[in-house]
Amino acid sequence: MRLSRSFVPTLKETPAEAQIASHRLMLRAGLVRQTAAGIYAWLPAGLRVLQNIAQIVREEQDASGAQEVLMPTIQSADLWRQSGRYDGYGEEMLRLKDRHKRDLLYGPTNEEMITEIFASGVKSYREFPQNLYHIQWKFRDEVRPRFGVMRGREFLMKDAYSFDLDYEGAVIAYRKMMLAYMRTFQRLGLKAIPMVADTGPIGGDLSHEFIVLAPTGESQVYFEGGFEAIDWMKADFDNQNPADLERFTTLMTSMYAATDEKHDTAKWAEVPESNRREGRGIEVGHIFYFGTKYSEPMKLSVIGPDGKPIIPHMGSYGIGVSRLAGAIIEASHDEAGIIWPDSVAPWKAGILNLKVGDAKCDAICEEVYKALGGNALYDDRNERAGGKFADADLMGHPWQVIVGPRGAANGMVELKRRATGERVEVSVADALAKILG
RNA sequence: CGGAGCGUAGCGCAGUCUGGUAGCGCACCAGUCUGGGGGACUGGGGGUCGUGGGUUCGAAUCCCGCCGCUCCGACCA
Repeated sequence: MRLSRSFVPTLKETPAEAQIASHRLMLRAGLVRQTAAGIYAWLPAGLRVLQNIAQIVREEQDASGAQEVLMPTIQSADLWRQSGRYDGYGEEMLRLKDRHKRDLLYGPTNEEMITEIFASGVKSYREFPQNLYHIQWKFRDEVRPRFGVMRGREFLMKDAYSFDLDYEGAVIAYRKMMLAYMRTFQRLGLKAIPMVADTGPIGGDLSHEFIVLAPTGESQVYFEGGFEAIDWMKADFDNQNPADLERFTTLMTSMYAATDEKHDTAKWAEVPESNRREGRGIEVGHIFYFGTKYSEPMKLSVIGPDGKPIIPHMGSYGIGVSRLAGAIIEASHDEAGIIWPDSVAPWKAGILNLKVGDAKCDAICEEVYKALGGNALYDDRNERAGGKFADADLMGHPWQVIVGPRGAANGMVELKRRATGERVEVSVADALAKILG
């Protein structure tokens, strides 16, 4: 995109309502605008980020064998009355009435709905296991929304729901999803640690929160260094192989990890000192097994091989997609602005034309822009160099192609890596190779 | 939901206490000089001071109601 013709309204000053770094930077970099308390509009740059995050989540869900669907945001109250949650959910649920005075709600989650949909279509025990997910907007009427998109009322979430014939099957589904999460967060450029969460009435250890490490995180976390050492994209775990999943789980559960509420100082003391890590964390995902909590009341059952009905065991698996946009910034920014990981950046590169109107600068910028296409945001505004540098740093492009009259005269550009600040003078071809490679 | 605060130009703010022709910085528009980390100068445009009522000769300012937003606490992807 050409910045001169783009709606990317950057701000030099911070709006008064933004308190934390990610909120400030999202407003300043022109990613989002608040339209009501805890409700945000996503502008072109922000939408690209959101879509990049969602796409990575989608790819890893698909790779784990889950199938994408799309359920509505509006649900009927009757559905929730069947599970008994309509009255229990409380003020967090946004309740609506249609013109016929029928009770509706804006979905805060989709267990009831997916269970009913699955029940209406599944015919045989032979169709199991299955896992269905969608990436959809949710609404929870938080008493006190804050931290920008990190804790909005409306938020984009990936939620997956697994269906298995028995507990053993559900455990495999759970482990698959945990592995998918480790890969997902790594691809998003994050260090994420699974931590045992509240076990609930059905028990077991089948509930984990995924905490992303960020200096400004809400809670204190303690974990072993081993979590950081693993490259999940290379790690040899086949998600279709139960033995691999077992090995994976053993590895995960062998290492200590806890948030401050659950911190066990005795167990912590057993961790070798050199291996202890502490930090701040933001919850970005939650997975849990809940057995037949919904399948039973929603009347999901299939006939088993022995002719007897089976009530499937379920689990659900959430990732806060819109929250991640904020969390990534919390984990990756500096005084000047955002430092996007390559995988989620709205544009891989910013092209900075330091002297618009200079024939050589213009020609080189056009050449680079043509080669990078949609991967680049071309700052072709007739602005001063300083403003372009500041905006590029603020917007956080992983690469900056800086084209000024000095280098352009010799056909050279400067290539700056946002994350390290490193700048090198290179030919156009070399710059393109670096960015696209 | 308890406690606190704020609402004045696109953004950041002053003016409110003590009523008297609505201001500053940045941004924006035009022009000149500039031109590698938010430059200088000149000239402009932009406000029913959140909203409704009341007091007053006169209200951004005082009084009452309402709405919105933010912060702290209890709660959450």
